[in-house]
Amino acid sequence: MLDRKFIVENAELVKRNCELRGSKADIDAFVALDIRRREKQAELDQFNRQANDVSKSIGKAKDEAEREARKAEGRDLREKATAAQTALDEVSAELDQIHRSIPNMSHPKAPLGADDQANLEVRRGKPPIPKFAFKPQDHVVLGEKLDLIDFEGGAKVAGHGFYFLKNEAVLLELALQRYAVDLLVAEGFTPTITPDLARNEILQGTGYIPRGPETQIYSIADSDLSLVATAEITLGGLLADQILDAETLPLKFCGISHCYRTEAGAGGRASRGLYRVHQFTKIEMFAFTLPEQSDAMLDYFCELECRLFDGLGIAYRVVDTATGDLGGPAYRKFDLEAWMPGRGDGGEFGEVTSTSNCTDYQSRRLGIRYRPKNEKGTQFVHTLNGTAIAISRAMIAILENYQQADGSIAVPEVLRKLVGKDRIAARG
RNA sequence: GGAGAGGUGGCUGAGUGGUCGAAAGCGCGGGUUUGCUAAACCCGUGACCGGGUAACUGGUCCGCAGGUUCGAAUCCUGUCCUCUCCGCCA
Repeated sequence: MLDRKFIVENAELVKRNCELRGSKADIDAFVALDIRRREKQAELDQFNRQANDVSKSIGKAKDEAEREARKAEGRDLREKATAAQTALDEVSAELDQIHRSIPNMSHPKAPLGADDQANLEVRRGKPPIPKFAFKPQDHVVLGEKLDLIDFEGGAKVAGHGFYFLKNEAVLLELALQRYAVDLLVAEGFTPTITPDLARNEILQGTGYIPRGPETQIYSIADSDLSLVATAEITLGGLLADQILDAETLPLKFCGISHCYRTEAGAGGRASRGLYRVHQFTKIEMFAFTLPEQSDAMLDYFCELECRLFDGLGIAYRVVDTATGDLGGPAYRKFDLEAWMPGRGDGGEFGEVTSTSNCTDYQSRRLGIRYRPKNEKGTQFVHTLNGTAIAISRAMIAILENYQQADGSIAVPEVLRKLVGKDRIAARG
């Protein structure tokens, strides 16, 4: 959420930002409601003060008759206060509904545009796009031939969009986890394995909508829990309602979790195989920072993602996400898109990581603040999240980029020790 | 699943109807003392929503939601959460 005062005082700015983001939030209505809210608040305060004064005066009443008269007066004032409170609650609820729908402000350098067409390529990774002396297969074919991924089994057990990883694919997943966590621990991140479920309140705090027709979230029946779509949710929630010491910031966590997504409405093309699935494992980076640290932290997260994919030897490009494609909480977002030789016709880039600076948008709702040094009061921290490795998509990139003419798949250098072998042999 | 205990400020923790936004300690900020640091001592120090240029000032908040009362951290009901013990279980 944006700061209420900021919205009111910068209504035009916020309105323009909503347009850039394709948000229909009604800022004019918000401003008008905020004035009403303040009026109702003043009214309520007035009644409460009068009622309190009456209560305090009762001890000094000189006889029973006066006591009773005062009591009646007090009762009357409390009733009025209750009515004012009800009116205030109604206005607040209306205000809150608009408030939630207002997206974060956008970084001045974020590309302007309505959708991903306007995303801007800002950099290429070190590894070159590989050339094949044969026609490269896509990971679905490779996974089946080498008995690495069982989509049929997944469908039988849990439905379309689920899968079994088998044989070396399992070792690959574990190796990728370890590879990412090793780097992050060396970089000072606190490693965690987070819950795969979270309270809906926490989902909402991080900007996810647990229920509703377009939700991406699986919710657990008869409870207020949902399966998490990313460890961003659990890591953001970890420090909810806390006031932190400024000196302890920035705090960097990495979280391993499974990620569950309903992918409601997601269409068939370009989402074959492991690309768009209902469950996958992800190593996520998360940081809580001082406001002045968050821009640099975003660059740092992006750089770490680049190092991970440079290390894997997979070609990629870095994309600066356009305003219309940012999603609610993000102030700025960089995606890494890895080269996937089996994708489309002759290979395509496909998104493998995403890192966002959410500034104070999440922390305001989650109540994560810090006490500035030499200043009164508290301020909201900034939160950032970034994918270190999303296993399923990294797996696609590895299988497709490292396939060999003889049908085997080479294991990327950095993973060989962790996998325990140099190549995944062709079968049959 | 069964039984019990508890949720109070940045933290620990007192408080069972008005004088309580709340003792005390810790932490934090300022000061005195002091080669430096530390210690000691003194003073200050909750959050949120308003009003005022400001000094200052009104209101709300003791898990949450209701109820009783002129008045609730305190009494009543419901609810959520946490902890301990027992059972079950990887």
